[in-house]
Amino acid sequence: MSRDLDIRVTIIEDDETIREGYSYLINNTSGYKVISSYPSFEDAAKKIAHDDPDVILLDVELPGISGIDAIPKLKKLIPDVHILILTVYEQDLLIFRALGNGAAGYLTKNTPHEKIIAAIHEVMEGGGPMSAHIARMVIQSFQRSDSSPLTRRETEILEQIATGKSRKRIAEELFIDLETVKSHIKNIYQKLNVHSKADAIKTARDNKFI
Amino acid sequence: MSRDLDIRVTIIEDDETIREGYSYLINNTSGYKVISSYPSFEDAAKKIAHDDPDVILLDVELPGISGIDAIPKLKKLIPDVHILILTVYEQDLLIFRALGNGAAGYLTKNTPHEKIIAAIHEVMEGGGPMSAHIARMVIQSFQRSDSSPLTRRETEILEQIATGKSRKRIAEELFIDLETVKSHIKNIYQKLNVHSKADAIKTARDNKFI
DNA sequence: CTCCATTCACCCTCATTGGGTGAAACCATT
DNA sequence: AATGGTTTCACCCAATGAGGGTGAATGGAG
Repeated sequence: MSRDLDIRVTIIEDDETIREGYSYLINNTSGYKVISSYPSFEDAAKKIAHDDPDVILLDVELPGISGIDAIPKLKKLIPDVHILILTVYEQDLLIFRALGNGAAGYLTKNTPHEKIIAAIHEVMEGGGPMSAHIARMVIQSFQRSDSSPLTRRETEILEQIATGKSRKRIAEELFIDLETVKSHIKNIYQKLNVHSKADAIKTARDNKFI
Repeated sequence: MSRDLDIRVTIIEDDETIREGYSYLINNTSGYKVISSYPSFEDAAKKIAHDDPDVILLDVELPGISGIDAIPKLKKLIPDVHILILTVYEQDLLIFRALGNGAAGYLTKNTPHEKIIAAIHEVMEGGGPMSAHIARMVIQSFQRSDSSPLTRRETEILEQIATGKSRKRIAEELFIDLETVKSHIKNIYQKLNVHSKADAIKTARDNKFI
């Protein structure tokens, strides 16, 4: 099989044992080739554009610049590269920052070897591989609380407020009087125990009422 | 193997052929059992609470109440049920509405049979099974545009505005003068070609600048 | 050394916000 | 038929905020 058609992989991971483990795995899978590996972003930065990988396996806990912060820099160096996060961490914040920064997938390190290969393949095909638990967290981030103290109308109005619209504009768009909107807002503030737009939006978002 | 330990599956799907195809597949897999199937939510509504399934395979294009709108109603009838959407549609809006309404996973109908079984298993284990392409769309929904006309500071300030904070409060929290915030906002409005908070937030969100 | 980003200043007018209090109309459920 | 919650609207008040015009100094990256 021609080496030229292999999927080109670069690994950025500070643990040498893990790095070599993945390299061994990938190089022994036909169709995949590790073209370079680095222990930090700083080490990778100089040469990785020349390596021109298709996929980067990226650790989040790196010495120096973190993997998360490295994502946009790597994308700038190699715009079309697919970045797969490979980490032990399953914290919401880390996951969402990684995905927000441009990662195409997020795997935990207990992922079986065959799934890592499958993920590299999947990412090349336009997929978004995630470990099962990560995927559930991502899905849950779209879901609302099922125990909001707000009524349907109150929720609707708070959503509109969260888009920055004035009460007057909300009234017009919902075909109700400005006084009615004010009345709903007073009730919303009371239920959420806040005294301002900003606090109402924050409380509602934190609790997934909107 | 005891039937009592089987994963109990209900199918809601209007196409009888597909319904029977899935039933056959699932019933012939040990550990899984189809306990009921219905052609619409209305038909399911009366009996499904008594069926008490672990997982519901749900079509989105149903006669009467759509699958999407059926999700919260089904969750209300059987709070702990896991709902797996099974559909031909891959439109963003449908996907995000389904997940927002409480679906635990989203598969397209070209999903191979063994993956459907795997998804049912995964959802029971707290995972969030998605077809590859769906997963990528979900991940992309977290990502920002890489070609925003806004500077870092402008983006930061527009984000703060989108939380409902006043200019004064933003100034205080960023340790800058109110005049500076106003100045940034003027520039933001000019760049986005808008004349209000609400329009700035909408434009920025639509274009993924924030 | 020149952009661009970031910062601040002073001018102006009109709109918006938060809060108090009360009440009619409509709904669904008992 | 009566109750309770939701949604609707009314009128009061003081204080704050928003949007726009114009100009300008500082500071860092290319």
